[in-house]
Amino acid sequence: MNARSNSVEVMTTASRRRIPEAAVIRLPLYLRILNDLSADNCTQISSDQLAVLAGQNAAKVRKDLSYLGSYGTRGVGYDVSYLLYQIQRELGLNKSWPVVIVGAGNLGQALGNYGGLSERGFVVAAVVDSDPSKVGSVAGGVRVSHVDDLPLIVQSKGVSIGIIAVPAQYAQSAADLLVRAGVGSILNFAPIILNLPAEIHIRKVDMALELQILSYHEQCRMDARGVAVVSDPESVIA
Amino acid sequence: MNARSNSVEVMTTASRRRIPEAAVIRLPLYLRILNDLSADNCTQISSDQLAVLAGQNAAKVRKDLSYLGSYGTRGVGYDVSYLLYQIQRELGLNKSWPVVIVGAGNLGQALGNYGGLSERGFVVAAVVDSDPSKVGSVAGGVRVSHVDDLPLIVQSKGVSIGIIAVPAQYAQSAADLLVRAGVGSILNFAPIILNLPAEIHIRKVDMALELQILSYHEQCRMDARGVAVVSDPESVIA
DNA sequence: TGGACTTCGTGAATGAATGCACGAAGTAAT
DNA sequence: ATTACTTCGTGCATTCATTCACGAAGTCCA
Repeated sequence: MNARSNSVEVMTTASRRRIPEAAVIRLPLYLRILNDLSADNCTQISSDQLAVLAGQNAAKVRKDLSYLGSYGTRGVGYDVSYLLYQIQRELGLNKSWPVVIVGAGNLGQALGNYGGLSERGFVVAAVVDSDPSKVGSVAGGVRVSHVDDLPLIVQSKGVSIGIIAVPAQYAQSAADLLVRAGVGSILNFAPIILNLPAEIHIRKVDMALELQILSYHEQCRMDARGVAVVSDPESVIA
Repeated sequence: MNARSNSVEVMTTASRRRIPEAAVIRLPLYLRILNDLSADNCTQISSDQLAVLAGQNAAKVRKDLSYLGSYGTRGVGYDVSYLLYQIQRELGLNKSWPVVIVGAGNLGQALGNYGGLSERGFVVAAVVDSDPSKVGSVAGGVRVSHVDDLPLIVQSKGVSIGIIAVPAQYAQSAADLLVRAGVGSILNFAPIILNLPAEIHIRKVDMALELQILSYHEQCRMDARGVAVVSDPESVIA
């Protein structure tokens, strides 16, 4: 208890240390696992067990968690709900983040209706589209607004995260609109690289790209099985 | 031309060198950009230009491409269509990969209907579901089959990539079924860590997770703006 | 109380990825 | 042909990430 209070003290007085990006990416993963554990009334967990559940190495788990502070108890492990709280706090998930979805097509609607969002600290503040015929319909429990209202919505609701769910050819202008409206982070579902100011944080989701990565590995597997291929037409001709 | 033939010769005779995973992940990105360029009748591109389009550093682009062989021309750049061909070949995309989608719910149907798949070298061999009431309906131009037929489908159509689009609680058993049926790679949309043999390649897509990563960065931004927070309840009490 | 045991936290070693900087190899134009 | 210029390919240094390995700090039980 003493040690714990001490390190908390350090955390709040000293400015927040920067966490390596690789670790940041794993924190939501731990969070989800801890949530599940908590739902199962599990109160304690060791770095070893957590590592298994997360598909990681125990030392890595401990190091990742140590960036948050010293919240474990030697000889025992981590208190699930306390750790849960600390990770949530570090990720900024002790509040609910309003997000705005640009694009009310199939994808935009599916995202809006996805229940997992609200469970994980996000709320769809608005869905916007440029097509007037879509404005007024309902997606994700939210009436679709016109894209022209984006600045107003972002300002009034304090939105800082935007989700792009429009076809590739409109994605860049959607992104520009979001940035101009004042959004600081973007999650991009369109298969295109967005050109944005460096201070904007951006993550992308692209299924085709993921499949192509898998395709490479399957290809390697086939090559390894000795399926010799002469795959270059020029070398055949030559 | 001489040098080129030479390196191709080396490529096909020597066994394929292993490409670092970080580079593999970027190759599909270059591929997409080159495809767009090709559609715009652009025939040549320098590593510099490609780097800008991909949001990367030019040296990194050159190094990534060098893993495929020496396909550039000094003083000129890369031939778009030749490079396109080589990346496709390396990723195993000169053939079309049959994939099977497990889960015919909202997500499964959306994925099945997603046009980008066929354009990028994949074809939906089947959509399966365990719910008999869904069997027989059509998703993604494919009639939904019962999950019991999975082994048969995988074997007969030579499927090696499976996509999991079922709710989290069924994802592990869906994965087990896929593996038992003979699939070698899995793309997982369920928000859960799958426990699978090491030889199975797996990638995951999880929107909530991505948003939480962004949330962290927004949180940092707010902290940096000097919003001092006492966020630990115990330290307040103490 | 003390000794055996567990598990964290972290310094140090290893390994992977990135970016620089420069030689090599080409073009273009005089 | 020679010179000026462009751009690739890659060795090397650096930075970032992972893993090891061990001391510190706790529990548990006789």
